[in-house]
Amino acid sequence: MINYELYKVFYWAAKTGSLSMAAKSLFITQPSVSHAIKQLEESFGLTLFYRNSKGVTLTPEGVTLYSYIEKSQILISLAEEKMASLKNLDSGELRIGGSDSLFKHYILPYLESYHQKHPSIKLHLNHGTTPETIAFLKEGKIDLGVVRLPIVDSQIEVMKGIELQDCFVAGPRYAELKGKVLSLERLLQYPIILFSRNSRVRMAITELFQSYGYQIKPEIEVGSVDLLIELASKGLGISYVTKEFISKELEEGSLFEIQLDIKMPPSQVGFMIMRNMPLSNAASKFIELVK
Amino acid sequence: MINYELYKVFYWAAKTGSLSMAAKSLFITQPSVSHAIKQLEESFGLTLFYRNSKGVTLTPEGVTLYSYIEKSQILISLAEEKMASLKNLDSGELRIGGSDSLFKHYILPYLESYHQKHPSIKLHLNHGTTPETIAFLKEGKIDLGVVRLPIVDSQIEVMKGIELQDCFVAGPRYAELKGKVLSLERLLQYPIILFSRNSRVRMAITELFQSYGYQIKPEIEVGSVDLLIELASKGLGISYVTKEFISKELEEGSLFEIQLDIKMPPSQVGFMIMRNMPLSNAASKFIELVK
DNA sequence: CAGGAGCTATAGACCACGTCTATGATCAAT
DNA sequence: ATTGATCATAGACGTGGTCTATAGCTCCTG
Repeated sequence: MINYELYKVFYWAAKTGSLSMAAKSLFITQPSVSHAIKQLEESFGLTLFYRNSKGVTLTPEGVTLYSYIEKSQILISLAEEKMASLKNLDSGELRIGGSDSLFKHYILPYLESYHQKHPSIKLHLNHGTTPETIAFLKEGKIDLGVVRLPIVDSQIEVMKGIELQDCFVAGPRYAELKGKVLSLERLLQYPIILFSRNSRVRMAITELFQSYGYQIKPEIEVGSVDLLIELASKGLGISYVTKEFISKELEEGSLFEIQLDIKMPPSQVGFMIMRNMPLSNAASKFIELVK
Repeated sequence: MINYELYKVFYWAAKTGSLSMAAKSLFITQPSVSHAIKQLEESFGLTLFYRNSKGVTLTPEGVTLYSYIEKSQILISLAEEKMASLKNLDSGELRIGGSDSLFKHYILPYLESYHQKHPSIKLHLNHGTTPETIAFLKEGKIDLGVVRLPIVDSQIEVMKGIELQDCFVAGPRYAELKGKVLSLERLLQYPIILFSRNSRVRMAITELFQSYGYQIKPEIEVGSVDLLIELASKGLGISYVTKEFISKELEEGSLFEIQLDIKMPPSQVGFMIMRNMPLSNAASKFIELVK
């Protein structure tokens, strides 16, 4: 089997028309080039170059070989350039999975500064539920996921992010509740608006109420955090939302938090990556940024 | 600079999805493959494969690299196949320069058996005068030339072929000359048909006559040997032709040789190739055949 | 025409590096 | 648990690629 290094030497010898020039380009000596070409010629049993005192020119057989090798070498050069650009993030892509609300309220600022630093990296945000995001991660369709913890999966490695505090909020329509401390029983007398059934937040609040012996059944069920906020502020009920996501509404008074007589456990947000799988360069730089 | 051998290893590892399989394909051991891949990854600063207990799969960066390297390696394989076919004459071409009459009467039988042995070799016959043929040879447009000797050119190497005997012939119209021995003076009283002015044969006969103090001026001048024969047998004059080329006509009596009182010098035919220039495989095999 | 400046080829020495063997670590399947 | 895959690692070995030195050649030039 022919050593492919020889083709590199052949390429430069043919391209420059001189073994000496090829040697300089390749940072080796002229006898090495001479030797390499000889090896190629011997392994083919064909003469590839005419030698004269001015340099070398290709024989017809050499021309034929060159027509293939030139393309091959150019492809390799392109590959090396591409690898370099992937390395220094002049190209590549970053694929993140998770919920739209976490994208919007948690990682958006990181995405912005990441994009500013590496404008050529294509960003893919892959919206989905936590199980879907885990599945995408395992299938290699995303580099990392942003979800609510805990995640228990031996194949997945989790890095903790911020803590979020969920709470019940209402709009001016229920102003009478402002400042009061409600029991769960009392709360359940009001129309409740919850996020859709398959979300982690929904499951968590359902379990919490069950642990106190209550069952929480929403009047309204929606699939978007924005809608939760919108409906609560319009007075259609009491929404269960993440406090950090409604800081604007709390400030301008279009929503207020309803105090309960129990402590709402905080929920931890985290990043998921595959355990024992190398991260893409783009993804590991993003995680560095977040840390 | 990256050793291109590593791309060969990468190609097989990616193609087979297993370092062990790649090792088998490359007739090396698995640790060597492992080492090679590691080198590639380190020189790019990127991870190219996910490793697991079933084998390896490409990372996104690895997929990108593979998209280039695969094409590159396929081109090299094609090149190697092509070189092999050039070597064993399953492809290639043989370009011969010279005169049509030598093609037809001298090398045709060699060409036939050569073509039978190597049917895939494309044959190019490049008709031209001797100086043209020499020029083609120097320009690399033909591999070898078939011409009348002598050729004096330091760049050209000559191999002697057969000797030919030129002579004057006439058809039945001049039957009275059959068996007689003519002087040059007597011959010149008849209409002479000669080959065109720029041919070697023409120059030779002109010089010969001059050396005896005569000037030979043809009534008819043609550019084809066939026409020389045709016109002589139809009785339009006395043609100067190569005896070996008209054996059929001499036998069937449509032409007869005119005896002269001087000895016509034989003319030597030979092959020309460039000195100190390697022959193409196709050409050297042809010369072997002729010898 | 001698001398110089290119070029490539050859010879022989040397040592880096690619390959090997042996073994470890991990995982999956039996 | 055991077996049999996989890839990774360590360290030894030896080949082969690279080097220096030099020869041979052609072309150019004063």
